[in-house]
Amino acid sequence: MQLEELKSKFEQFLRQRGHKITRGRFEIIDKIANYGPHFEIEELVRWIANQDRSAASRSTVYRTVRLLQEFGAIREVIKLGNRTIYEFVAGKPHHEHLICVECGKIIEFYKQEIEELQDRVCEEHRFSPINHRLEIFGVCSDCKEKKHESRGMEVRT
Amino acid sequence: MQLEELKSKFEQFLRQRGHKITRGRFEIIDKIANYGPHFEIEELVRWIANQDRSAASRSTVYRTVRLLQEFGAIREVIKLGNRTIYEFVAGKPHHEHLICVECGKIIEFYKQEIEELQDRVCEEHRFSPINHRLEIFGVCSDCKEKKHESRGMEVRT
DNA sequence: GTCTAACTGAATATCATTTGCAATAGGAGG
DNA sequence: CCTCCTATTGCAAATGATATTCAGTTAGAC
Ligand SMILES: [Mn+2]
Ligand SMILES: [Mn+2]
Ligand SMILES: [Zn+2]
Ligand SMILES: [Zn+2]
Repeated sequence: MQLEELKSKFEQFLRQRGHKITRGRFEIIDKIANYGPHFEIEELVRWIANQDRSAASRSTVYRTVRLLQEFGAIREVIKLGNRTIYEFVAGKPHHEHLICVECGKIIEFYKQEIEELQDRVCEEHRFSPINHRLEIFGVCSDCKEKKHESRGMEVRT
Repeated sequence: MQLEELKSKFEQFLRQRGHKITRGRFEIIDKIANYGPHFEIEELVRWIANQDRSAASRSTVYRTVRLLQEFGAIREVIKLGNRTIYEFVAGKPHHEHLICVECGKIIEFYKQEIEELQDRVCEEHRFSPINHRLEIFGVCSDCKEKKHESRGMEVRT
C-alpha cells in the first residue's frame, strides 16, 4: 500500500521543516486516508473524538489539516456556503466535481479538453495558473428520479 | 441607463413577495451598481457607513445582499479562504474568473467550448446542472513582471 | 537521562454571517 | 391626511468555522 510511502514522505516533510513526528499527526493521516475521498473537518473531529483513545483535539486536527495541505496530501475542493470540503489527494489524478444540491452527492470527472482550454485562456491573458477549481452544482440522476416518482403529490405543475 | 429599469424590476420583485420598498434597499443597489463589477460585503458596509446620511446598517446590507441574490442581480463568484466575492450581474453575460493571488486582480473570461464540454459531462452523468463556478488562481502578467524586475535581489534561484 | 523547542488541549479570540427583539416606518384602507 | 398592521431596521447577541494563546507535556538532539 502506498499509504506507508505517503506517511514516510510526510515524515521527511515534517523533519525538513523542523517539526516533530507525533502520534496525532499520523493518526489523522490514517483517518483521512480511510474516510473516503472527500471529507469535512468537522467529520474528522467527530470521528476522532469517538475513538476510544482519542488521537487529537479539534485544534490539532485543524493544525494538521493545514500541514497536510502544505504538504500536498489534501486539497480544498468544494466551497459551498460556509462549508469547505477537502479531498485526500494521494496521487489521485486531478479532476473536477459535480455536486448534487439535493443529496450532497459528489461526482468526480476529468475532461482533458477543458483543462487544455483553460491553459489556452491563461496564455491569452499571460496569466500563470497555479491551480483551479471547477464546481458544477445541480441535481443528480437519483434525485431527479425521486422527484419524478413523487410527481403525483405535487401541488400543480 | 438600464439601472433604472433594474430598480423597477426589483421593485416588482419586492412587491410580489410582500416586501416593502425602502430607501436602504435602493441605496444598496445603487452602491453595488457603482462599485465596479466585483465586491465584498465588508466593502459595501464600510462605504455605506462612510456616507453622511448612512443608508443601511451591516444587518441590512447582509439582508439586502441576500434579497438581491434571490432576485438575481448579484451572484457569489469567488470563494477564497473565508472571503466571498460577489458580482453585479445586471444582464452581463455569464463568465468565469482568473484570480491573481499576488495582487488580487480579477480577470473575466468566457469560453464557449468550456461551457459546452461541461454540458456534455453533465449529460454523461445524467446530471442536471443549475450553475457552476470556474476559478483559476495564479499570477497575472503585471505581477510576473514585477517579480522579474526585482530578480537581481533574489536569494538564489 | 537532560534539556529545550515543538506540540498539545482547552479556553478564548476572530471573522463572516445570522438572528432576536424592541422600536420604527411603509403603505393599504379609510 | 390618519390609522393600523406588518415588514423593516439597528443593535446586540448568537452562530459556525477556524485561529490563536498559554501553560503543561513530549519528541528527540546531545
Ligand atoms: Mn474529488
Ligand atoms: Mn465577473
Ligand atoms: Zn442527488
Ligand atoms: Zn497580479
